[in-house]
Amino acid sequence: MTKTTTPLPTRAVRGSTSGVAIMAVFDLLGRKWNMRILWELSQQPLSFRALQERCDGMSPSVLNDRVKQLSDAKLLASTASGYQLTELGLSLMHTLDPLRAWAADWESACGQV
Amino acid sequence: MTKTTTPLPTRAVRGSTSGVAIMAVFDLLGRKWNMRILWELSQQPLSFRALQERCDGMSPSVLNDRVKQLSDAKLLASTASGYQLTELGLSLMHTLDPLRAWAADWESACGQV
DNA sequence: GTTTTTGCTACGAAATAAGTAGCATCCTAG
DNA sequence: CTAGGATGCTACTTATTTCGTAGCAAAAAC
Repeated sequence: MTKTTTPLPTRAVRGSTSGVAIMAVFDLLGRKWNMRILWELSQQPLSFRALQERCDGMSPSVLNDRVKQLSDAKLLASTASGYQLTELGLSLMHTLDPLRAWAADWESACGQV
Repeated sequence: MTKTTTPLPTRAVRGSTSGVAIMAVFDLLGRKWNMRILWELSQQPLSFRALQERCDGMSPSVLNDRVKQLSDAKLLASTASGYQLTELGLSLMHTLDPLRAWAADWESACGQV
C-alpha cells in the first residue's frame, strides 16, 4: 500500500503549512472518494463491500485507505451494523447539507449556456 | 497537458453515473486545490501568480488546469483585477461558511485523544 | 527599447488511484 | 463437522493525476 497521511486539524497539512483547521478539512475532503463515502454513510450504515458497491465499485485498496483516514479523523467508525458515521461525521454532513440546495442552483445556472 | 474533464452538474461525472448534481459538486471540489483556490479567491481577487503563491506555490500547470475547470463550472472568471469568484462561486463559498465553525469543533474533538 | 512582470505551456518525475486476484475469517446450512 | 458463501482486507500491476522545473510570448514598467 502506498502510505498517505491523514490530514488532522492540528497537523501540518497537504496543501497548507498554516495548520488552520479548515485547510485540513479541504485537504481531507479534497481526496477522491472521501466526500462520497461520508455521503453514502450518512444515508445508512454499510458494510465494507456494500460501501464499495455504493461507490461505483471503487477499488478496495483505496476504500480501505480512506476508511482508515476517516476513522483516524474520527468521522466514522466500524460498528456491529457496519461502517457508520460518528457524531462528528454526522455533524459535518449536516453542515454540508445546504450544499444540496446549492447544487440545484448550480445545475440550473450551468444549464443556461 | 493531461486532459481532465470538468465535472458539471448535468454531465456524467467521475465517481458517479447518477448525474445527481451534488455528486458533481463532490467530484469538482474533491479535486486537489479546487476548494483552496475558491477559498483564497473568496478573500480577494488575485492574479495568476498571486494565486499560485497563496496556494503554497502550487505548480502552474495544475493551477491553469484548475482555473479552467472552475471557469467552465462558472465559479470564477478572469477580470481586470485578476481572477475573481462569480456570483455562483461566491454563493458556494457562502454555503460552505459553516464549515469553518465545524472545523473548530473538529479540532478540539481530535485534540482530546 | 530594454528589463520585469504576468499568464501560461511543456515535459519528465513522483504520488495517488484504479483494477484484479486472492487469502483468512466468520457465519450458515446440511 | 464441513462445504459453501459472504466479509474484510492485502498484494500487486497499471493508469491517471499531480508536482516541479524550465521557459516562452505578450503586456507593462522603466
